[in-house]
Amino acid sequence: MKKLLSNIKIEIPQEIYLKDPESSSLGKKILEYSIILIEEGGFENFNFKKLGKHIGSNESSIYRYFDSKHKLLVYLTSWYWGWIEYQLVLETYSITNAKEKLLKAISILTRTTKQDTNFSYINEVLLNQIIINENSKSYLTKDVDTENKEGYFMSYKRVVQRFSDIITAYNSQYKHSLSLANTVIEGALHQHYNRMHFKSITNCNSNITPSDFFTDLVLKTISVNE
Amino acid sequence: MKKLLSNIKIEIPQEIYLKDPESSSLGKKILEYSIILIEEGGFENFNFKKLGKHIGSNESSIYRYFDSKHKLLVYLTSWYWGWIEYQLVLETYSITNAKEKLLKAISILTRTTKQDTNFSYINEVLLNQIIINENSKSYLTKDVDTENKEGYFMSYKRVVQRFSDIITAYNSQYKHSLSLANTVIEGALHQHYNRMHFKSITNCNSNITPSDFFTDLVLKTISVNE
DNA sequence: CAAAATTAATAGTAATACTATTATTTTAGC
DNA sequence: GCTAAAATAATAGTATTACTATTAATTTTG
Repeated sequence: MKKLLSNIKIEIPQEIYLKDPESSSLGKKILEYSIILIEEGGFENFNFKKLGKHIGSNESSIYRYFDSKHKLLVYLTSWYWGWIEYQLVLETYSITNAKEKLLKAISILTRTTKQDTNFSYINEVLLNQIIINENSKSYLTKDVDTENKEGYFMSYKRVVQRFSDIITAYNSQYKHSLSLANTVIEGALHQHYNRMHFKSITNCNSNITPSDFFTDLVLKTISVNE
Repeated sequence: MKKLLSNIKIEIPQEIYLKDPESSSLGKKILEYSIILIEEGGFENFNFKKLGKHIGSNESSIYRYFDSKHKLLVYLTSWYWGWIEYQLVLETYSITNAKEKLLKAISILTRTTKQDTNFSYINEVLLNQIIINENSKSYLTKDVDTENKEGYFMSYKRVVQRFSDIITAYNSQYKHSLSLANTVIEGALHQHYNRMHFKSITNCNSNITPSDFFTDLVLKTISVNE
C-alpha cells in the first residue's frame, strides 16, 4: 500500500488510553516496540518492564499512557480494525457494482497483510500476526460487558457492520448478513492460524487461500437466483 | 440426554495429566469444581489455591494431578470435544441418508448444550460455557506447536475431521470440507458468545438460532445440483 | 498390620502487574 | 534565556500468582 493520504490518523476511543500514544515520541515507541515484543513472545510473556528496557525507558513512564497491558492490547486491536475499516472504505468507495464491491470486501478481510507506509511506527504485518494470535484475548474476559459499554470494541464492530451492509447491498433478501460477516472475519483469522499450526484441519495452503475459500462460501450462501 | 451406556469414559491423552483425575474421588472433585469456578470467575481469575479451598483440599494435592492450570484447561477442553465426538458418532451412526446425517451433525455442533447424566461430576452446561469463553486460550499460546505434537488437541481435531467426512459424504466434489467444518464449529461458539455479549453483530436471537444460520450456510455452500 | 501410596500442611521463591513517591529532565510561554 | 509546568525516570514497595520442595499425616492395599 502506497502513501495516498498524508494526514490520516486511525481514531481510537479515548477511554482506552490515559495519554494518547500518538502525541509523543515515547508513545510512538511504546506502540512500535509493543507490537514487536508481543508478536515475538506472545501476549502472556509480555510486560511493561521488558518493553521499557527495549525502548530505553522506564516501566512507570509506560503506565502513564496505559492503565494495564490489557488496555494496550485493546488499543492495538482497535487500531488494527480501524485500519481495516479505512481500507474497506477506501478500496470499495468507488465501486458501484454490488458484486464487485462484495468481492473486494472479502478480499480485504481475508487477505494476507501487506505493510502500509502511511504509519511509520506501526508494522502492520506483525500487527496482523498479533490479531491472529491474540485478538480474542482482548474481549474474552470477565469485563467484556462493561468494556463493551464504554466503547472498547467499536472499531471491530464497525467493520462487521460495514461488511454486513455490503452483503445486504448485494442481496437484500439474505437474513443473516451480520452473522455471516462476523463468521467470515473471525473465520479468516482462524484459517490463517490453522495454516500455521493446525494444518490437518484446514484446506488452506499455498494453492488455496482463505480468500478463495470464503469467496466461494459467501457467493454460494447469498447468491441471487439469476 | 438419558443414560444409554453405563461404562463409557471419554479418553484424554495421558500427556495432559500427571495422575488420571477420573481415578480418584479427589480427582473427580477437581474436575467438578474447576468447571464451576472457571465458569463463574473466568480462567484468568482461577487458581489452584481457590480450588483447593472449595473442595476442602490442599493446593499441593491438586498439583499431583495437573502440572499447571493451563493443563487443566487443556484437559477440560479435550474432555468436551471427546464428549462432542461421542455424540456425533452415537447420534449419526444409524443414519444412512447423507443429507439427514449432515443436518444432524450441524445440529449437534451448533446447538445449546443439555446436561448429560452419564457423567455425574461433569456439568456439561457449564463446561459448554467454558468452551465458549475459554476454548481458544487453550491453544493460543507460544507452546502450541510442541503441545500439538504431543497430542494435546487431538479431540478437537478429530471432531473437525469427522464433521469434514460427513460433509464430503454429502458432496464429494466440494473442495474445502475441512475449512468449512472448522468454520462451522468455531463459528457456532462465536455466535453463542455474540448473542450474550455483542448483540449488535449477530442475527442470532430467540427466533434465529446458530443452528438455523449454519444449516442454511452449509446447505447453500455445498448443495448438490439437483 | 506394615508398607506403600496418597494427601495435607507448611514454607518458600521468582515473577508479575501494578502503585506511590520523589527526583530529574524536557518543553513551552513569556 | 528563564521559569513554570509537564513529562519522564528512578526507586521502592505490595499483593498476588504459579508454582516447587519438604515433611507430616492419613488412607489404601497386600
